[in-house]
Amino acid sequence: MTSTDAPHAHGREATTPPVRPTKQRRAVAEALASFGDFRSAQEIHGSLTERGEKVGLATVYRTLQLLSDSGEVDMLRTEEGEAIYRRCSATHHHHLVCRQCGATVEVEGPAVERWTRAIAAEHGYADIAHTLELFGTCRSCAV
Amino acid sequence: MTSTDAPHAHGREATTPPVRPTKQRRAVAEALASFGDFRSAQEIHGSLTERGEKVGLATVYRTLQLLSDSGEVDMLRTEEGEAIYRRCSATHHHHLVCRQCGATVEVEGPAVERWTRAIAAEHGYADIAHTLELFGTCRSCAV
DNA sequence: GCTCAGTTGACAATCATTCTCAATCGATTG
DNA sequence: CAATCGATTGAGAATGATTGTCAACTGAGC
Ligand SMILES: [Zn+2]
Ligand SMILES: [Zn+2]
Ligand SMILES: [Zn+2]
Ligand SMILES: [Zn+2]
Repeated sequence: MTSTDAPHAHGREATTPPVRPTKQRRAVAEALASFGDFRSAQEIHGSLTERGEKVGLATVYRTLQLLSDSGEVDMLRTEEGEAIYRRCSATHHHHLVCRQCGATVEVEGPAVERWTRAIAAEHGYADIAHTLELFGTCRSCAV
Repeated sequence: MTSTDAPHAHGREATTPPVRPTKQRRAVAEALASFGDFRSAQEIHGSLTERGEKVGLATVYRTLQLLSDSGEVDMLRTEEGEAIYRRCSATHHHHLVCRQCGATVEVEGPAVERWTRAIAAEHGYADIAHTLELFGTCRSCAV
């Protein structure tokens, strides 16, 4: 979704805290891998709890933050503003999401990416990022 | 919400609450008209309070909800998930927003709209809606 | 003026998300 | 294996936006 993130990470690179692969982090990552659609932090935490994986809610949030920052998962917001996460492919893409069942399709639009850059240039905006999501009703959820 | 709805839509009944133009609603609308960029409900409420307009925070939220539902104002969410509002033109458009100063440009992309419909059809999704926002750094905010 | 549904506002209640910080973990060295 | 020490965790408190509650208020129509 958001592309072309700020490339200039202002100074202070000396502090690069090692990210340890802990049991909890693995649990969250595996949970994400087991879903095909976007889930909220609360849902993921609930799912883990059900399976007997005891992971604190705060840890789930922290891990999702990490994964999201590193680009391993995509994060977007529901109409209500709640953050939801999904394990996605590495290439830049957008989403077509069923608002009934959540079924998600990754879509690409080279033309849209081009359009984005053109618009930005035309108005003199630099360091552009964009969000683009499609919501609809999938075939199996149609009346 | 949808309760005891008459099966036969004889005229209009349950869903036509008269919207009275009150002092408070006018105040919120005027505040929105005076801004050129997106503002949060809290900011708008603060702005009104400063000017001496005594409007309750809940009323600001309710009015923004009304205006947003009626399409008179656009609502989108910040990266942090906070809802922000802006008085926009009536035609369908998207936004190019400076992440520093909030300067907003309305942009149109017929090609993008076409692409949206094509993608939706291709995957059998109906009743499509889409969100598309561009964030960047405007010329005057550039280093 | 009188009525009554729409409206308001002070305040409580939700709810997602973040913060705090003592206890625990785990890679590493000896 | 044991000691070390910063990274990590989790229970609970705290935050902050948004919504719900409900008695008091407003105003258009009679
Ligand atoms: Zn994705
Ligand atoms: Zn569906
Ligand atoms: Zn707009
Ligand atoms: Zn700017």
